[in-house]
Amino acid sequence: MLVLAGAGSGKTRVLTHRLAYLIHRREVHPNDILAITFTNKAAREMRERCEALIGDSIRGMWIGTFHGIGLRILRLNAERLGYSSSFAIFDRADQQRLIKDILKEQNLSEKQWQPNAILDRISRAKNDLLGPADFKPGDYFEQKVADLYVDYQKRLFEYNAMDFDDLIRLTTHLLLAHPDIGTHYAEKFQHVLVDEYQDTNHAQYRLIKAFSKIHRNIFAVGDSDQSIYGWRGADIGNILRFESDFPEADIYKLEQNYRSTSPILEAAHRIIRHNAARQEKELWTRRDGGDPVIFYHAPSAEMEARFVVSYIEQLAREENRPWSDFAILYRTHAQSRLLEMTCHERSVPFRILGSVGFYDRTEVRDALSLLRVIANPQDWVSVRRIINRPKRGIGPASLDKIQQFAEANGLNIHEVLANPESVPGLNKPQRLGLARFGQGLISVLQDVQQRSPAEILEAALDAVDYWTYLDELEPITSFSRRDNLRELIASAQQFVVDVRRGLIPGAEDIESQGQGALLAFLNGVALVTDVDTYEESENQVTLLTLHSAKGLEFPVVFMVGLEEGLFPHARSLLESTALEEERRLCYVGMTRAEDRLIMTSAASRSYYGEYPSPTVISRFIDEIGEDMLAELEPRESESCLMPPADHKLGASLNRSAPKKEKQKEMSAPKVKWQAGEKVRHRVWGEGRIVGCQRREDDVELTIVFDSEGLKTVVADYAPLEQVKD
DNA sequence: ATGCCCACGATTTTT
DNA sequence: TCGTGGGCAT
Repeated sequence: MLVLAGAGSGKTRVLTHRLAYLIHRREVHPNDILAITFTNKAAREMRERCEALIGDSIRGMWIGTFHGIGLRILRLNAERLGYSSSFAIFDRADQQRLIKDILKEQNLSEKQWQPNAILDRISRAKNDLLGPADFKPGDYFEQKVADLYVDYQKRLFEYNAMDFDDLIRLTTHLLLAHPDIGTHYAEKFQHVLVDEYQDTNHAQYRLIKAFSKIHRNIFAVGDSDQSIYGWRGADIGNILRFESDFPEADIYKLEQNYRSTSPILEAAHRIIRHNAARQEKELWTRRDGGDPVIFYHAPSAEMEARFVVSYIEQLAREENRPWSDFAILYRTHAQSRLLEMTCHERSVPFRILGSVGFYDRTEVRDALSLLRVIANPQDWVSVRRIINRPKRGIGPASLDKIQQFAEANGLNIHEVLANPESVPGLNKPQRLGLARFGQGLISVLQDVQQRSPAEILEAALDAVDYWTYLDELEPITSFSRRDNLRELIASAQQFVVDVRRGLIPGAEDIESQGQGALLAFLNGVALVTDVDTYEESENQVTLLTLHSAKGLEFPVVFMVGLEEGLFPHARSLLESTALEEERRLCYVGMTRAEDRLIMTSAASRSYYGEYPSPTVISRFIDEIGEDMLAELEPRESESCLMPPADHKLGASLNRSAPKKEKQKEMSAPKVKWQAGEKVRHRVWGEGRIVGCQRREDDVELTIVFDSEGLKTVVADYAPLEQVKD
């Protein structure tokens, strides 16, 4: 069954009621039901709401993210793939470390072979279920990637580690290549429910098929208009093809929206209908007669931020709204800085979702590396990270010696540390340093089985003198790092409590101490994100990217930076599929709003501390159309302050502000070229100016060429001519 | 091995 | 603007 569930149409409700129905009415055992979501938050919410319906009877049900479910199955069957069940999970930072080490060994420069580009390509291959042996390189770049992929995967295996994509890919492989295991799970799972089906990639699609091979009960819920993870390998085709994929399936559409007022829905629909690849549906609501969608074009990015924050203050005051009613959505994290500063100035309480996450902080990563070395002695990425903190005189050269010695003799780090003097070629300070580290760690290892994750963490930090290391830092840094480490310890304590209460899916059978508990804790940490920890209850304005806003809703939503090149993002301008994804992103953002939606742009904005340059208002604003937008005029004296108070019916608003003329005013007349103009370059052909940057004595133009993509040229020298638009 | 300075380049979104 | 990698002195 496929349920095409429009934004705000109650898909979580459908899913939870279906689960409750299966267990309660159809008497399916919860153990035999698999429900897959994309975020832990969604999984938690589904579990809670289902519990509210049928109480304890959901115990044992498989609810989790793709990665979480994959992990759980892989832990149980790791040996069948040649891994040990204590394998580590490598996040992007670990992956980068690993690929950089490989590049270094092969004397390849990171400039020429950018680690992120390589990892992206490997990730795409994995999402297509292509292993190192199956990967067929197309161009020169991919030939190198193919080589690196082989080494990268070999190294992961040696380190007993998997990256995020492996959690899906290897699970699928496990089920397909080992018929006994595949049949076991396919027999077991009588019902497979999938949330956000439009965001599945090929590997996930195959995994779902493998799970449901025998009972053939797939219940997929999704919305092709909300597919925003194409860049991460999600294949919108999965949902578009559902009918032909499963000819015996029933399809339902949910088109009533229970969230937003009708102006918001209509504006959103005007955007999304510009897309070609979609399953037609039109949302309707009983919430007629809401406030019009507001558009405000600020003179500058600073003014835009001030407008947003003062508008929030005004609405909070006039409509007696708590801060938590408001969300500010932006395309890129970089945009959060200005808004953050402005909130700060005005003492408006806020929180930023998803920037530098808790688990990305140096000290937290250090501490987790320590635990990972304890849990999985083959994880050399973690060994290399932690072994010299605090300084023990063991730099890169010594590290290589130690690791080479270990590899040559088939030893893991625990075994090396038991006998540190056996490592050849080290000088005295290095030998002493290694021995010191070894003594500390081994003392912790001895009673891992009798200790909880929190106790192990505390003991380990003590044993390797980590606190001393913090002492050497600036007092302020040192203080906040201690704070964070205490928080990490507290979260480890909380983890044990959660396990006991059965709140950690797949960890019901885990003890509260020892190696198993430690691994479970590390797993949990590896898969959580900032959005997962978001709590509605805190009374703060929420700042977040459009992507992380998916699945959330707010009474008042601000979408900022509606400018060509920013949103839609410059990298999407060349490809129509990418542009359509931007459009869906816009749709997702708009449909987060319950009562009020305010969209803004700035006439000038600076990137990376450069001089501000003029911008072009986003095409999305045009697509909504002036008749649907209440446009606020910036007022000279107080443009940074309040919008008109009586905007309710849009009566006092300039509803058809002459945008195009305004743009002309913005760029200084002495500049020959303007952003937005169509031009022809003698070599690169036709393109459109998207940025115009004044330097000391020249003008730099950023141009998207039809054939060449994004280029930057100096206006005085570039062979450019104007083209009629 | 370590620490400091300088130049450089990148900035989309994240389970 | 910021983080980082390379070069160089200690």
